[in-house]
Amino acid sequence: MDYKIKEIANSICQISNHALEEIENLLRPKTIGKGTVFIREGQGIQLEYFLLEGICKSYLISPEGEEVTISFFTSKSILSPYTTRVNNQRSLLNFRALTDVHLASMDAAAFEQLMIENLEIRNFGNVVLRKELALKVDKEIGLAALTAKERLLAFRERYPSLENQIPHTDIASYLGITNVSLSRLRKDLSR
Amino acid sequence: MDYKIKEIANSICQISNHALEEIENLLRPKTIGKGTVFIREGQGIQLEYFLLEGICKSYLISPEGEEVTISFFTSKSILSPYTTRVNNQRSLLNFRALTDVHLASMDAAAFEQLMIENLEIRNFGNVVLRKELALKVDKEIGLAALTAKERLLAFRERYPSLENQIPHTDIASYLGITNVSLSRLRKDLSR
DNA sequence: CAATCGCATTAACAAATGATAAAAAGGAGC
DNA sequence: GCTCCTTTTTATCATTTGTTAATGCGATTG
Repeated sequence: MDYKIKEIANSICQISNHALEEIENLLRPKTIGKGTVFIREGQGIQLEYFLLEGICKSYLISPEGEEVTISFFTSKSILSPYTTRVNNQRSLLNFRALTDVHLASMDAAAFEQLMIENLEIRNFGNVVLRKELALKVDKEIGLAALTAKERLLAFRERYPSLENQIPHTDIASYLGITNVSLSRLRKDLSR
Repeated sequence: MDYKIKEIANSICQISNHALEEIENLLRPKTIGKGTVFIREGQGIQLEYFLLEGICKSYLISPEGEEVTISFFTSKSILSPYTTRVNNQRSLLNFRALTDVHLASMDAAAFEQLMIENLEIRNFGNVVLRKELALKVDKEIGLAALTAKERLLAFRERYPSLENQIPHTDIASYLGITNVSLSRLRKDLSR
């Protein structure tokens, strides 16, 4: 199937071709247009996703009704499955395509069964989960202990070039500031 | 064994006495004095913990060398195992007892094996994990979208009475503000 | 009881961030 | 190229939060 799947999987951890094939057998490609919300909070879902091409964000609606960006996903990554499928298969988050997006989806229950049967795939799933948690802890400490300027610099390190590809409003809410403040910081850092 | 284990487990999800016994067979009680750090970042660990009595926090050291509180744990809860054991059994976080603490620990590998063998226990483990993630998402949106005052109010809802039992410095770093700001907010809210 | 230690509170000032509105800059479609 | 529409930047002012340092206060201890 798609060579990109192998690339994504190996960016997570080493995995044999055999195990990879088992995963690939479950995958179905899917294309989604820019701006589309393809997972909704509270929605019953039973799919896991590989992001082959494009950019997405996960987000929640704040008490004030604004979209708060939780994470960004760039080409060749995995759309954090456990965060997505928490609570009896109901998603905790919304996902929106920020560009045209090419996905490969698979049935979550079938993948879970694979994890039980196959030690290698179980390990793979666990590593995905652990990396996701590590990112969350990083973001948490960033929001709690760094200034907005430092958070912007950290964002640029982690997502080089994203700043020029997506609306700044989305980045600002990821950083926990307003888009006006983001604009100020950008100006400040450019001198 | 300890009736508290049953109480903790059932606060997570319904679980049969049989499955509970399998878990209890793995448990070993342990007492820890106030102030002790009993899990260290980067430390190799292979234990999961039930918190029977007392209060703990998980934390990280910020770039400036300060302790940043990530989570609080109060009596009768589970010390988020996956966050703890991420990265090949190395802990991502430090844990400190904020009062004298009574724990029950179990071997993580043995528990993982139980999860594979027993559907009920697997489900239990997954629910623990999902609840933990849901909390992280909640905290994330709080830090990104709420004011410090709103975060303090949310903290009070979630941890009633904790404000009078532990140092305010720990609470302030959990909220992402300084202890001076916390004191100001407390005064402001008391009028 | 006095001295001391650890926190919490206050105060005063500086810096960062938010809110609102207006201006400028880009992009999409015609 | 022009128009319309959205996004970004700028400007102004209000508010919040940080920093530093002093003060208060309770618990512990000698």
